[in-house]
Amino acid sequence: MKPKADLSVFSDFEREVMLAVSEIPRGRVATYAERARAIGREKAARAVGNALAKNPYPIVIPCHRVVKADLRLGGYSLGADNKKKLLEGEGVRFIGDRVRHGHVFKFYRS
DNA sequence: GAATTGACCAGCT
DNA sequence: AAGCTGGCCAATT
Repeated sequence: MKPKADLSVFSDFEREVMLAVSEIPRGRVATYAERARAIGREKAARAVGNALAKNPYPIVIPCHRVVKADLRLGGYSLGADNKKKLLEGEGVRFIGDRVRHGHVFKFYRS
């Protein structure tokens, strides 16, 4: 079975980030800070963003589903406009430049 | 090994 | 409400 993505190029931290991000279901979004908590790195929100900035598989690993704590978009390697379209394409709605709260995902690993 | 860099954040004003 | 500030953290230089 061929893996969906070759994770060997990542550091341990980066790999954790990619995996945590892969858990966000279609049509929902999580924040950088919340994903940081999800991997046990409460204060590493910024580092999470940096890791995602290097994501070589922007669709396979759905980093477009990660937004800022205030629910504004945040960055995207392929352009913030594109990020918004991808999200709208999966049903995520916006109120002004913010994602509707109903779409925020929370998940804590046991 | 220090300094720099960034897709961040909370708390202030 | 919008902008600053200082803090944080991992990768890179």
